[in-house]
Amino acid sequence: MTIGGAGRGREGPATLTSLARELGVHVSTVSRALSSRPAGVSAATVEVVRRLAAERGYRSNLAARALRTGRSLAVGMLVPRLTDEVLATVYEGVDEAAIEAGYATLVAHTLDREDLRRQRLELLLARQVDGVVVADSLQDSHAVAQLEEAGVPYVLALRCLPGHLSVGTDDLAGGRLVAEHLLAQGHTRLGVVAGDTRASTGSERARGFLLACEEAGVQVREDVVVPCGFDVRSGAEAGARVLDADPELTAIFAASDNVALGVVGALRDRGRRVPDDVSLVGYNNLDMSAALPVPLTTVDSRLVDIGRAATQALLELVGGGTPVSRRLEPDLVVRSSTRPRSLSTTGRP
Amino acid sequence: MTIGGAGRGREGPATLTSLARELGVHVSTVSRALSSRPAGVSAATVEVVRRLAAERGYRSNLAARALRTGRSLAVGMLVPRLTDEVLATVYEGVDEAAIEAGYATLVAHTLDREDLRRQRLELLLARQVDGVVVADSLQDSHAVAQLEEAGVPYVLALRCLPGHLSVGTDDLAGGRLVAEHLLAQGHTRLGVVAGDTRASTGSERARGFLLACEEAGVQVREDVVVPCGFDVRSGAEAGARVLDADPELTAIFAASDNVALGVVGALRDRGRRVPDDVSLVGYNNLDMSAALPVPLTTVDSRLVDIGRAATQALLELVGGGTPVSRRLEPDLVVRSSTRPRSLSTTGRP
DNA sequence: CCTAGTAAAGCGAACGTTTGCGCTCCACGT
DNA sequence: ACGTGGAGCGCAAACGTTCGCTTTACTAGG
Repeated sequence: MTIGGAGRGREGPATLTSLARELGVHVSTVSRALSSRPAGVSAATVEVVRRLAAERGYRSNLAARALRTGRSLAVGMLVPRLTDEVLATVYEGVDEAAIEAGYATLVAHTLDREDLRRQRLELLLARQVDGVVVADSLQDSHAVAQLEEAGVPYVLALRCLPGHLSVGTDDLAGGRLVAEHLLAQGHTRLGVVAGDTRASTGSERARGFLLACEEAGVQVREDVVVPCGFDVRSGAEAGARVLDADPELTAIFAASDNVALGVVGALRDRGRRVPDDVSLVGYNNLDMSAALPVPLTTVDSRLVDIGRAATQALLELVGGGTPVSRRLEPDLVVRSSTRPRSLSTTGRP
Repeated sequence: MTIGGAGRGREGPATLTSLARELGVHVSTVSRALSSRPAGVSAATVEVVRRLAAERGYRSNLAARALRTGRSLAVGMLVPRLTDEVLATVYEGVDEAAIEAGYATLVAHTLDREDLRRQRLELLLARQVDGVVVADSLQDSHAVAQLEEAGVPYVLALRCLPGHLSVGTDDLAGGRLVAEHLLAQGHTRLGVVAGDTRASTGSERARGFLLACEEAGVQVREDVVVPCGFDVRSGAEAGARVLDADPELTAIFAASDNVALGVVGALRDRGRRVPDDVSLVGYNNLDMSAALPVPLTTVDSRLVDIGRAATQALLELVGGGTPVSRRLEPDLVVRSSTRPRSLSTTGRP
């Protein structure tokens, strides 16, 4: 019960005021001394203030700062779910960039449901996030309208919509890369499990692939281009349809690594093996893909970079700048799931 | 440029003060009327205040509230990474429970690095989170000490440590379930890819499995119990070691679905198939596992429930209660990757 | 020596909320 | 008729920061 005994170690956490009292200076001086670029305060004072702050374990009270400045130093991220490795990877980039800039990330997961999307976005706004990274579906751009109305800056990640600031990879180019790789290996009977073609990601990848095939004079039948979701199960189903439509094909492009995993199952059910009988290419280069039984050839869509770039653009916008949309270049990652046509149906090398 | 024109729709977002001004009552009255359980204010006033608040789209300023009450209405979650589906699933539960209680979740990912763990936890504390769910490794319980020192309530999720509030599943029982299942199917040559045995999760699962085997009089050689990480790659390596140690075994228990996926690869490399040649059981029941080429028999470790329960316990603690540690009961989920010994090496049913 | 100029530090208000306290007023019991 | 009590509401302080403005002190230039 020695309250206020020694005099220095009051009670509770250190605050600007407590530091000022202890040093016999005004609180505003302490505030300035502790700011990132001190102005109007001598170097000596800065030194002594910072020393004491460190000693007392001072931590700026973000709530007070937010109240005073009107900026929460937090960004929101709108996302269907984080159990999807694609989104989790983007989140990783978002959070990294946010932290580097002194921001925190608040995730709102919507499970792709419109009611939740509305509600969760509302929660973000109540926390006065300074901006929002939108990595959710854009079927109904209601969320975007809500953001516009609230006057909160936002940037689209992964998907893109004309007229909005967005960051993604060039999915058209990515689809091309895959086609060129398979064509170079001599494959001519090609199938596509196209992912969700209502999302720009899915449709662009398929389009790039088909465009490159057409240019090379290789025809791809319409019935071996099947859309689906972005999960394993729907990949398996769509893969089955593709294989049943043309049992002779020697290579398949799946618009996502998860989908590719499903296709592996469909192939297996039909007694066909990767890559011995059929070459398979995925998309996204998830961690999982390199570690699969048969390491997957895939396209690195630079998900972490997307997250980083989106957040950087967002923060530039928050700071009053005028960032521009960016389209990152994808990279082909060749692994064991693809093999030249000539080597197919032979034993292992 | 019609600033302050109409008189009602001032500028900027609605605040308690602006509502009070418009209604001609005191701001404290508005505050009380809007509180979850209004006291000291007439029902009529509550009604009229809430109506206007809704109309003006009033949102409580969380920063101001946090400053005043000293509670941020946010909980932190300490986690290695969210690209790990296990952790992402737990997070889902945490966030659900947090939102239900009016809280937000702040994720701090540590990548299993001690320096980051320290730094990210520091960031959480600077944001004055009211409590922290610790789902990170406990090798070095430095984070816990840091929390103790800061006086911030915490609860351990997934892993457990004697003397600390924790929520997890009964991994010992889970391991038993697996053993009983395989033994009931007549398997007697068993291997274990044990995951990270430095974590309670890994060691307990293996221990439960071996205990049940012992009780059934089935001996498991030491060299077919191999520890590893919790990722696909190390699962493949450890799986290879197990298989090389005893090529005759007919069933393998992998302490995680990801590890099981790695084991599938190791089996495949040796020309053995699941479940025709070898039965395989995983752990955690990830979404992925049901959708694999061969749907995986696994143990549902109720990850979402763990997240929910951990958060509920944490909030009870924050509210001054004295919650107790909980151990949830795991469930065996039988799918196609296990098959009675007698049916092995025969064709499909 | 006086004045202008500048750097350093103090002053105080403001951000939006919550909450203990005090005031007013009406209904009730004796 | 007079105190009692409680319901309803106003008052004002406080939470920890930031920042425009003012004051002080010191230096340099004429």
